[in-house]
Amino acid sequence: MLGLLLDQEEPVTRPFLASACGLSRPTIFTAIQQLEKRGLAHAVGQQSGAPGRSATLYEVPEEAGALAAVDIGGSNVRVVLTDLRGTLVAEQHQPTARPGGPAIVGQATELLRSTLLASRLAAVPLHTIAVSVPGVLSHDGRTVSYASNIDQFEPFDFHTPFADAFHVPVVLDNNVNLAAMGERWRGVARELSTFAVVAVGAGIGAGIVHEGRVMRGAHGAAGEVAFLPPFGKRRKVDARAHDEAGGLSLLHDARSRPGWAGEPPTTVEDLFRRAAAGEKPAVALVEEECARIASVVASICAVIDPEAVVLTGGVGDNDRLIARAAHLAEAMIPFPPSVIRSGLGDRASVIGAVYLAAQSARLALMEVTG
Amino acid sequence: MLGLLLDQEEPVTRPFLASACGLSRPTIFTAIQQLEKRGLAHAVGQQSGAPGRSATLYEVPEEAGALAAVDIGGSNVRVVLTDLRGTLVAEQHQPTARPGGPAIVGQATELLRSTLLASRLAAVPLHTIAVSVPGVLSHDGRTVSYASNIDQFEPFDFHTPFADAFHVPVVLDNNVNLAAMGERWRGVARELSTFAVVAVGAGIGAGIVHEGRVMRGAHGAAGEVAFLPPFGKRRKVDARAHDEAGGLSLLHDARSRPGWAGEPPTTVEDLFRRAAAGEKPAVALVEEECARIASVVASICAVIDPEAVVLTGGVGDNDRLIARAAHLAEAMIPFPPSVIRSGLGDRASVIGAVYLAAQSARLALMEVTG
DNA sequence: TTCAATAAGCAACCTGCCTAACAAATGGAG
DNA sequence: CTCCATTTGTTAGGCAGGTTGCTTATTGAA
Repeated sequence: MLGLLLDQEEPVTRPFLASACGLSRPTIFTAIQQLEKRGLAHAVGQQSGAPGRSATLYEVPEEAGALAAVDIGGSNVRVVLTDLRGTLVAEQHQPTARPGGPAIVGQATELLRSTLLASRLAAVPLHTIAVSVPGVLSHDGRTVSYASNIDQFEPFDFHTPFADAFHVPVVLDNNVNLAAMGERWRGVARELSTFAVVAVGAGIGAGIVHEGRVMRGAHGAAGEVAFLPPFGKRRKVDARAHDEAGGLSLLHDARSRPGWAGEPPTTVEDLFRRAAAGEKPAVALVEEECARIASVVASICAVIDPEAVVLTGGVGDNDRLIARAAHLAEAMIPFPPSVIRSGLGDRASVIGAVYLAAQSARLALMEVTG
Repeated sequence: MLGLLLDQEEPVTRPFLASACGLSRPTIFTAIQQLEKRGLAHAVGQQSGAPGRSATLYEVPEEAGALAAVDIGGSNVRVVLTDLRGTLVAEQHQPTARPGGPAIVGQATELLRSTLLASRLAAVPLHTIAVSVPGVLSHDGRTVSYASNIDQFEPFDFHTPFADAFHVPVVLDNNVNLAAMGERWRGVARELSTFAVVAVGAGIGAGIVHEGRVMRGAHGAAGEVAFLPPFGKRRKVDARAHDEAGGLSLLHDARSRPGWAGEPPTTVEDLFRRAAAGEKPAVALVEEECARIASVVASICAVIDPEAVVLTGGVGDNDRLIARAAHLAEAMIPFPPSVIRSGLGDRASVIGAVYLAAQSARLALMEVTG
């Protein structure tokens, strides 16, 4: 019941809740009483218009609690604050500090603290912090390995610093997984239960959702599509593991090719611009990248047959690339996969972290209330 | 509670059931009363040995009901009869009749009827028939498409004939999916929650289980690994769709190669025998097949990172091939996938069908009892 | 033979939900 | 403006499914 109330963007009436969760009005009556007593529900007006007595509207008050989401990405650290329902209250981001985990976590806790203090949630109890991390999570959900794109090459505990700084429950997940959950919650995957988010940025990785649940895999390596056979030989999960189909190797390849009009491109934006302008090496390079991405998409489709594949990331966000990769993938798979562009862009992971925080806080609240 | 009782291979006591399902003894007491009244439980003795009063042992009596499982495969039609707990009572198989769905379904219903009549379950109510079918199931779970390896090229309703012949609930599923569930229930995947079964027979296909649930995919095409990019160009899902890495194309390739000592092999067994004997073209062909299978395994690992990949089927069952493919796959993926041989062999699909029948019957019984 | 330990069966009670009934608002028909 | 159909808010009582606590019946071992 509380769960349903937390899901509502607008205030709702008791009769609505009754029919929505299949309970009788008296049951909802007492449930709302309990929630009001705990400060988790709040009458905010009357609904009129229809014949009959007008119903009281209820919502979860902002003072009931705050949620924090932190995304530690390769290029930006993002913080989002919301109320318990996940409604955005404040958002901040900064370029990621270097090098390594300790510096970045310091930056992130600072940014979170300042955002919190400057917001109207400063005095409200913070229920949960969800952190989106760039690497593979250990089994206890605290330590992150292979976070090479923030220059953290050893396993690093991202949990303790946040827990120590704020003394609230902290939950972590991988940022591709969270991007997938973000797209499902507030993005283009809203109606989907089985889909993949393929992020092509510095490297390439996928977050896979099956029947609403993130696939993690036996080694936490589900979605590590950088290891698909078409990309060739054995590789260790190391600093350069993800690069073959990612932006870094794309630019590296660019430098080693002849025929540029002037300097080779140094950013993917530049590369795409020059490809659009028809510059030969750029066109060829982009076409090869499209083929690689199409191959990843086709492989995912052949194995799990998702309802859609969402492309995102610094490279994957490009509309022409998406269209071309989708076209090439269609030629490989008899049932045409639906390839779509991210709806949340580089905010997908924070939004997913908000969702994770909301889920986690909800579970904690459920232990007390219905 | 009933579910738990059905899962037990040996008779169990009420205190055991109480602690196993987290209920109090009085609750179990009344539940067992209900079940006894309906003929679904049965005292079969006393448990002694420990100090204290000896507990009564209960089990589901054989007369409570029968389950039937039918596997319609490319080479054999198999029938298994069990009691409600899934304990095997009778098993029969025959080479598959040709051509096409109607003939085979006639054969299967006949075989089921004769097996039933000859068994000691003849007078017991049949609760459910589960049918393992060689093709893609339609959304309503009745019609099967792409059943090319039984020479049924049009969609064909496998449900109605069984329902009409026996007047009991009939449930269908794809035979690779059921092989996966069979391996999980009674085979080598007993401890696993996320794994893939790769069947290499005439063609190649995979059944994928994620957290205990079969992945089906948006088009029912999850596990259609014949479409993985390394196998090349676009192909329609048609009569020859699955062949490139399967036994049929293997033998086809054999005929088109030079260097055989005498006739080229006409069966995969012969091919493997001659490869083991060191005959050059056979060795080369088997090595190529191992590489293809390794590539499939590696692709599955890169996308879903299963706890294990189970190999089965006329080609996939070969121990040397499994060892070699596992070795090649390990060279492609940084976290070594566990590649194992099927524990149930060509019976996996029927066993999986028994499991499906048991699940389905259980659901129906649950509607009546706890 | 006695006793500690355990199972079996019974009674009373608790919780979460329901239905039934009634009181309180409300918009619209007259 | 009044009345009424309609819908919400609230209370009371009941039922189902579980609980705990007690008594009685068996059992193995001291």
